This record gives sequence, structure tokens and C-alpha cells, in this order.
Amino acid sequence: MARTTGEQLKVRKTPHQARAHATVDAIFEATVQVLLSDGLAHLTTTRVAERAGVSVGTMYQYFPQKHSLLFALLQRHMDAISDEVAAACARCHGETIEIISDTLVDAFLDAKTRDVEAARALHVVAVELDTDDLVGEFARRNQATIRELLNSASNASFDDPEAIALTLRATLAGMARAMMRRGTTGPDLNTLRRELQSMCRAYLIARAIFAKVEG
Amino acid sequence: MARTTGEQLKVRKTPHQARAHATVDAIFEATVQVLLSDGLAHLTTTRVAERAGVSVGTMYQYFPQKHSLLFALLQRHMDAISDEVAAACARCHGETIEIISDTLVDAFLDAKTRDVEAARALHVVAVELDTDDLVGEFARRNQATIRELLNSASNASFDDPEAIALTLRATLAGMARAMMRRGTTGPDLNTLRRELQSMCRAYLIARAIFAKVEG
DNA sequence: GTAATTTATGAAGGATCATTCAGCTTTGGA
DNA sequence: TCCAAAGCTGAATGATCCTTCATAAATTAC
Repeated sequence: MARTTGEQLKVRKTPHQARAHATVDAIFEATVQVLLSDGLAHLTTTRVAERAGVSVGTMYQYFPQKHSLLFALLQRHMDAISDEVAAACARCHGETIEIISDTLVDAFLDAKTRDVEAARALHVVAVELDTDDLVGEFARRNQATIRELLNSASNASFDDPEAIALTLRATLAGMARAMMRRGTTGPDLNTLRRELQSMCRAYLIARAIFAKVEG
Repeated sequence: MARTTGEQLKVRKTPHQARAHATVDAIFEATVQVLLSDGLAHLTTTRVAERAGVSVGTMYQYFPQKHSLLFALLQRHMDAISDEVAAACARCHGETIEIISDTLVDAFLDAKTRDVEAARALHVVAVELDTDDLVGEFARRNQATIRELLNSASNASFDDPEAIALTLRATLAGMARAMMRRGTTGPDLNTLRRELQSMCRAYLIARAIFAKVEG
């Protein structure tokens, strides 16, 4: 694994002019394309630069090493997913656990499968690079979002929201991965989505402590 | 990703003498050790050979390329897990879905966490190499094991065993991965195991069609 | 005992690729 | 218009490392 200290991963220079921004975007975009067409093992700085239409030197102005580039790309991708999930969760704060469960499943699957190809490519990056911190932070953030959502449920409470949130997150991640790998054979994606909804609902209901009905 | 055709991945020479067997074993063992200490990115043929106490040339007599070695190692590891899960499942064939569910969870987690370090190292290999076929086959095999187990349940049947088996397998894999990454913070492993049991049970019960009680 | 086969050696070849840097071009403000 | 700062270039460097092959040792078969 590539052990790289945090300092080295920072961008060397912050773009100030519009064309610099365009350059950085082009580099990001090119990186994804190279990952998709050639794979991480064949991703070279030269190839990325070529695809981006800039020179290698330019890349090194913004990313002091190859790792920095991949790291930044991964962070961007995970932030986008976390944000999307968090936004959807915010919209169903305080609802019943049934609604919460379904919303969570939908939000997660939608976010993860928005761009399956890119997600696949970035998954490779996440595993191969030394991104335990980054990925761990991503998991923690999603887990916290889920935990808060559970605590907001209107019709039930939970004795160990932390463990339940972790279990849900791991389950969602596992299923998203299975769906990403999946070809056209076997159950279709809608079927799997319904299965996942069924599973999460059943689990939450089993673990919920329902509020007494006042009367 | 490393695109390598099947032919190239086969061993060049099959060991016939006892010392050759010992050599191959030493190479496998050394590979795991190097993966653990240096990571896939720094795994070189020279380093593996050195650790195994043989020369590089010797390695190339059994594995025509670096990839072949990693490929073979991965296959070995996944076969061991599949076998272990299948054996445990065979032992609870025909039981109730409650027993089946708990057994499955235990078997999967035990098999996956038998050697967490090695599993972590090999996971990197699986993702970085072009092992879609291999990993897909592994998933399919485990899924088939689960499907047959479900069909054997004494007290219930299922309308879509394929989809349910897939969902269970993905869930188990997701949770196993979360537990592998996990440090000492957060819920402990026993808690998570119970959560997973709770989830799988609740799901199976929700999706089961229970046999009518004869009277 | 010896020929045939299997196994092991490791220096050298050759290819790839991350990274640098000295100099060039473009931009935006004064 | 002019210039300082920002942006860009890409050949050259140096390091890594996969793979080969001519040779030698060990083992087995007869």
C-alpha cells in the first residue's frame, strides 16, 4: 500500500484563473476515463495528462504526486455520495421507521448507482491506495447520518442506535456492491431493491421499541 | 486492470518431487507475508522469492507471471472459505429457517474472520487484479449454497430463493467487510454478530411462506 | 553407476514510468 | 501598453522491477 503522509497529498497550487480550474477539471475527468479504459494498474501520469490535453508538468503543479490525484478524486466522489444520502435523509427526518427505512434504501442505492462505471473504477482506487482514513471517514459519516435519522423516528426508538446504524450501513454497502458487479443474469435490479427494502424494514421493526399508544 | 488470458495464468510446471511442493508452499506463504508487510503495490517478484528463500527463477518455473501467483493464491483462499461455509450449511440442511439463519451467519463470519489479516491482504489482490470471473464464481457458488439451504428449510418455503440468497450473501459480505475494517472503536464484534443474526432472521421470516400446520 | 529428468540459480536485459526543471506563454490589472 | 504572476511545456533523469536463460545441482529411473 502506498503510505503517504497527509501533507504530501495536498494540492501544490490552488487554481486562481478560470483556465486553471478548467485544467483541474479536465485532469479529474481524464483520470476517471483512464481508470475505466485502462484500469488502475495501467494508469500513468503521462496517459492521464495526454487524455486531459495537458502536459505532465501541468498535472504536477496541482498534484504533487500521482497519489494525490487519485486521493483527491476519491474524496470528491465519496463526498458527493455522502451529501446526496444526507440530503435525502434530512427530508424524511421524524417520519415513521417504515418510511425512514425505504427512503434510506432508495437514497443509498440511487447515490451509489448514479454512475456505476465511475464507482467501479473508484472502488479499485479506494482499495489499492492506502485510504483507510478516507474510507473510514466516509463510512463514519454515513453511519452518523443513519444514526441520527433512526433517533428521529416518530413511532419508535432504539436501544443501540450505533450498532444498528453500522449494520444498516454495512448491509447497504454490501448490496450496492453486489448490484454493481452484477450483469444481466439473475434477479433484476428492481427485484433486488425490493428485497433490500424488505430486509431493512424487517430488521428495524424487529429491533425497534415501539412507543406506547396513548389512550 | 491486468487483462490476462486464462492460458497464461496456468502453472508452467507441476511439481513432482517433494521439495518442489515445499517450494510452492513457501512461495505462497511468502506472498501472503509480503502482502501483509509491504502491500500489493510493493510486492515484487524478487521480494517474494527472497522471503520464500528461493530465487526468482524458481518462482517463474511454477508461475509464468507475477499475476499467476496472485491469481492462484486468491483462488486458494476463496475455495477454502466456500468449502467451510458449504460444510457448515450441509450440517443444518433441513432445519427450521431460524436455525438455518443463525448457522449461516455464524459460518460466514467465522470463515471470513478466520484470518483477518490475510483476508484483508487478499481483498486488495481481488480488487486490483482482473478477477471478475474468479470473484463472480466465488459469489455464485456461495449463493447457490445458500439457495439450496433455503430450499431445504423444514418449516417454510420461499417464492424467490434466488433473489433472497443473493440478498443474504451480499449482506453477509458487506458486514464481514465492515467487521474486517473495524478497529476497537464502536460496537464490538459480538454485538455486530448478533445484529446481523437479528437482521437475517427478521428478513427470512418476513419473506417466508410458512407451511400450514396440519391438524 | 550413470543417464535422464526435475529443480534451482541469479545476473543481465529491457521496458515502464514517476518526477523534475529551465524556459516559454497567457492573463489580468495598473 | 507593459509586466508580474499564473499557468504551461515536455525532454531528460533516475529508479524500479518483470522476465529470461545459460548453467548447475539434486533426484529418480534403469
